[in-house]
Amino acid sequence: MKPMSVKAALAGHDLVGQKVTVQGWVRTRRDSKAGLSFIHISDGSCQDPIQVVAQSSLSNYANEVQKLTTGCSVIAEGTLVASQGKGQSFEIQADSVTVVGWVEDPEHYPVQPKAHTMEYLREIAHLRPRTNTFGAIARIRNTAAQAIHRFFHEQGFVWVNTPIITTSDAEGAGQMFRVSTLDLNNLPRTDKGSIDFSKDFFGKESFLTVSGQLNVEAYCLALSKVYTFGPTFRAENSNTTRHLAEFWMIEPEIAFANLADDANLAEAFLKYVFRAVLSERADDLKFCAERIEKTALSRLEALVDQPFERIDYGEAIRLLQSSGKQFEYPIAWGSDLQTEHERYLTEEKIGRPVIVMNYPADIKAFYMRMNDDGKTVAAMDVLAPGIGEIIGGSQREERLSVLEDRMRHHKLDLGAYQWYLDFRRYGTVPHSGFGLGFERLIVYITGLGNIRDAIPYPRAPHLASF
RNA sequence: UCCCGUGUAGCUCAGCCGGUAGAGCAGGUGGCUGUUAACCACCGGGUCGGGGGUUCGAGUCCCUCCGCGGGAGCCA
Repeated sequence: MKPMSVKAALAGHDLVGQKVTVQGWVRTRRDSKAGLSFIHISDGSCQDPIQVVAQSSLSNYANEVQKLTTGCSVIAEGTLVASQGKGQSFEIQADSVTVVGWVEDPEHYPVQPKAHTMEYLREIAHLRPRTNTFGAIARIRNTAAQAIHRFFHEQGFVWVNTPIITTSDAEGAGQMFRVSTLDLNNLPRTDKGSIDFSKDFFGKESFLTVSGQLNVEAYCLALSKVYTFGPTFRAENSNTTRHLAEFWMIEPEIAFANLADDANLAEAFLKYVFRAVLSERADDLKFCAERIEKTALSRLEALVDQPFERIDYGEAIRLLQSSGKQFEYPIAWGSDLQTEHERYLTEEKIGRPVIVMNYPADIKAFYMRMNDDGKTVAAMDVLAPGIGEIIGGSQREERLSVLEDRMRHHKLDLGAYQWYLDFRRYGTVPHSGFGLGFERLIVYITGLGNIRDAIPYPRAPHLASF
């Protein structure tokens, strides 16, 4: 008989009375006083396991079924029936339970049917997807990723795969991982004694990308609406709940668009993804609300229906100064917003996502468009309650001479950026975009306390196991 | 990188003012008329993160290293 998913079996009112086959892994086994066993089987297709009722009349009842422990893989065949017990609507009255794989040494099987700490599960990243928590996270992550592609596709965006390896330490967005095939024990040297990178694989220094933005701008200024969605690397020694050394980033870029267009896109984008997760993964969000963070579900529901607040950076400063709050870091025009400031604005003062716009030029990147006041740039951050900055974006400087001045001011080597400046020489247009850390989005949706649980195999300083 | 905390059974933890270790869960055995993190009884299970020091004696106090967590900086 053709096996079906647990999800299909649990959903199938039409299947009652029919023979079904499910295959998966044992979550728990309980033996009843009546001489029968209840086996909860999960196959990852949904949050709930299905209950298989195994009678003692099964030929392998005593020598196999009663020895099943958490983690064993089984195939169960039987009749789908309305459950006689409470707690589930349907269950399978088993004709047979076939053990596919045993758990050796069950006492030491790392995933036990009990509440584990997230810290412990992080140490067994290869087994944690078997828990209901990481099953839920994996399904939510997939749903969010699919929704992101769907949102852009429906709006006519083109997904552009920007390079992982780059030879410009361009973006200046942080420390980069070096990519090299040189023999570290026998480095080639130039006459002056420095390392001779002309002997390296690419003939020059190369690194893992910290952002696809500069590359994707080229495609924006030809295809109008584009985005990246791929892995990104930062070699910073950040030990926080919000940083990874390897993460996935989404960077849309739109032509003929200013900062307001950018902010509108960011808001529509977030709401689309949240709605998709709400409708497609209601079971997992409910689980998140029960077991991870109480407001996981209600927060998303409230968010999709209310407009994001938009305020100017200057206004944000005034709000902070008049808050009456004692901040650890003093607030003044020209300083960047600290975590405590962001949290006050979005959590206390406004109580919902807020888009802060037009930051002082001195604290923002060289490619952001200079405003007419000559002091601020057309940059925006989307701040969300509970996590802080979730999106950072800007209108790009499209005027060649202004951009060159900004680059000189940032002491960048203009020679290395000629290809980037070409966009401003040949048919330049105003354009805008933003960057979103995918794992931060997952953290926000699920209510997770640590970004290392939002990606299957986290990479961070001193952490690259599995 | 800085600050704070933490490391005891397979897992989660308790262990007072220093006197060589306990519980729950998990596992094993037996019992129990459909269970929902089942229940009851019994059993096995520990170089108390590593090293050094103080002391008659260290899981406990001190130093140090390592791991982990939280916060900060930086950012997505």
